Amino acid sequence: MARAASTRESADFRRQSLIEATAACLAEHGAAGTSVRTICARAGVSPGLLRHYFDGIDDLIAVTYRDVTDRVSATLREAGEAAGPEPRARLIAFVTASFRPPIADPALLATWLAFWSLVKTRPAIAAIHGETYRGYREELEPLLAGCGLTIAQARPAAIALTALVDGLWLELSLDPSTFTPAEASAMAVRWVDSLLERPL
Amino acid sequence: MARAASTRESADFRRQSLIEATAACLAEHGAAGTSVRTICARAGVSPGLLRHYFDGIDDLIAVTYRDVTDRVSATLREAGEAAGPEPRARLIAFVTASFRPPIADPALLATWLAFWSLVKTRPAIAAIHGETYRGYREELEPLLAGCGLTIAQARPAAIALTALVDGLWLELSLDPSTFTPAEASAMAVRWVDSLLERPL
DNA sequence: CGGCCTTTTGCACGATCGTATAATAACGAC
DNA sequence: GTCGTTATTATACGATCGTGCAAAAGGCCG
Repeated sequence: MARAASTRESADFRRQSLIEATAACLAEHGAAGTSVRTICARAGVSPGLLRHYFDGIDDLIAVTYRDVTDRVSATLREAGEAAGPEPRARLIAFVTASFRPPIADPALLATWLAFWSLVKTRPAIAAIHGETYRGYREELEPLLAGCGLTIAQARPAAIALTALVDGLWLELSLDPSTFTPAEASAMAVRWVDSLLERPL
Repeated sequence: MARAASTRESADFRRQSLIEATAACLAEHGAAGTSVRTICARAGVSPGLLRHYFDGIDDLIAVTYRDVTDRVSATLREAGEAAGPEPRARLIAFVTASFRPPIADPALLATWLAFWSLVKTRPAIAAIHGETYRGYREELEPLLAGCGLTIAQARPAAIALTALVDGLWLELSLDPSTFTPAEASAMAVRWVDSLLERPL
């Protein structure tokens, strides 16, 4: 029987292809429409190859979550660091980066939403989610403390700020027609100012 | 062959049973684990009965979304109306009701999250979502205007408030160990005060 | 070029999906 | 009681799910 032409690629290249295909499928079709076959079709490989590089589709999705998460965290952290030494400028830069490319991308937000929908039922996803949000708050709390808040004030402020950012992401993803990323960014800045001048 | 005993029930009773079973399945197993068979097993009926009362599982899920949505809206509206004539008290009551029973129920939040995950891929769910959020904002804007905001100020304020409430719901559902509904409520009140005294 | 190891393919398998449908049980009318 | 209507069950069907596996193909060393 005739076989499709195939080229051998490095393990890193194939793994990354499959990870990116998984993120794309999650964004386009949601968690329900993300199957071994759709992922592999998107990556341009046969369905059997997935198991050669990953333990299974659940493992691939978890690895993809970790990958997306790490990239988002790195982007936000770099935005904060690039803002110079002034504490409030660093905090604002960290927060507003959430609403600019490459974070405010519709596909990325849709992927993120698909992960949220898996947290409750997949323990592996829940574990990554827990780590991610702990890391996010641990990044945020020193920035808030640097602006004059005590440790006891910084923790709830970090939670409140995270909630608003997530809520804005959620609604930008579900219905982008209601408001723009720029407006979302302004709301988040407003929340930062409010939390700094009168802590919870 | 022996058949399981069955009793004839009224159409309303059966429909409501299936709707509640759907909400319960969505909460427990997520959208991916909610199938015709799991729903009907939960409702205590055979799988074939679903199609006798609904056009199919997609229709049943959409009807369930509408049902849950209507109950939440009614609960919040009643909380606002029960708070008396004073505008700010009504607004605060409306918002804080989101973090008290029966709204702050883990199962309800989990169901809600499952619906969110379906908005991007199911047009029927997206339509209901759009209506719901428009209705929610149209409920919120007069309350904000009653507290002294102009129409132009009330719209972004309603969006910003909705985003924080949704973000707090999201994180309460994904990881209830981080903060309590009472803390979430206090954050929302804080956001209301901030938006009223210095509008966006 | 020939041999070898690993990537890659293509398909088979059992399970589960949503739906269609024929058989059956339950209830009301008479 | 008997019949007729219909709610309900049980099962069948085709499609799709994730995975297992044998064979084919690609690349490299000799």
